[in-house]
Amino acid sequence: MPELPEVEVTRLSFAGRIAGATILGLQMGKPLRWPLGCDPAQLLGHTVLQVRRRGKYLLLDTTGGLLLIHLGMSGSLVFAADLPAPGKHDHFDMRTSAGCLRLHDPRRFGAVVYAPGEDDAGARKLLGRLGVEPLGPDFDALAFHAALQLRQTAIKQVLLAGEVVVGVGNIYASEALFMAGIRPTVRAARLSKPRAARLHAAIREVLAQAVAKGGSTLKDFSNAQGESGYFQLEARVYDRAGLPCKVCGAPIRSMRQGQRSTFFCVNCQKP
DNA sequence: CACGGATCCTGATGGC
DNA sequence: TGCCATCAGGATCCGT
Repeated sequence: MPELPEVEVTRLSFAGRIAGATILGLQMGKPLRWPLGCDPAQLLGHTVLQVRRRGKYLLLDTTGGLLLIHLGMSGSLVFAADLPAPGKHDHFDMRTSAGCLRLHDPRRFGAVVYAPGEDDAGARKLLGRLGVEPLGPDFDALAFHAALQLRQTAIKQVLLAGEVVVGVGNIYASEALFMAGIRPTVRAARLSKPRAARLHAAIREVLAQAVAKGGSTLKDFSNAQGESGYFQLEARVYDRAGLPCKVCGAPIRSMRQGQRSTFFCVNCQKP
């Protein structure tokens, strides 16, 4: 999926334009990860108030309730005045007075879920266990270290789980661990305070940089204006197996952790 | 209950 | 219009 930066860039690319718009039509395509959870007709006539983000979820606040949008692995949003008829991978279309919002998601791991409000059980089920926002004021190095002390799993898998800190996906997890000089296999609980602090800083840096650059290391990412990622953020380790480390020259290694690829430098990242 | 693995789905890629 | 195996940005659910 789009990781936090891609979701945030998507949000920024249409939040201002859709705010204040009236919902005129809502159409679902093939089933997504979860059902919408309401009759689409019940949202008609309501107004979109704002678009927020929590982790990798986008939250559309409307006068008729909340729409939670997740892009899964392959999802992207488009928001435009006019859109062609939905294609085979367009599974959510919302027509508004300001334009049409469309979710394109070939793999359909994404979702659009309705909830009356953020405190509703349905919303809490999706958002309730999420960790702290890495770019927000609550992401604190000492608290981060303390939370890691409770986890016996490899640090990379703790990052991906999103229960300590949200938004770090498979690419940025490898990148942040490289920047912090930490081997992805280290048990989270074994990280010292200084190392946890370095990782804390690396996560903020890599995510903030990606947002600032408008997007992405992702090959096929595009924001809701249809602009594609700029490839400005060159990965230091992700997808570079066998290539020389940009710092020390040693070949980057790859391994599997929890069915996901991990990339690291055996020289620069200490166990 | 914490952890590891299987699982959802489609498309791209590379080996044969 | 070749076929098959493998892999891909996520995260939930289930068994141990």
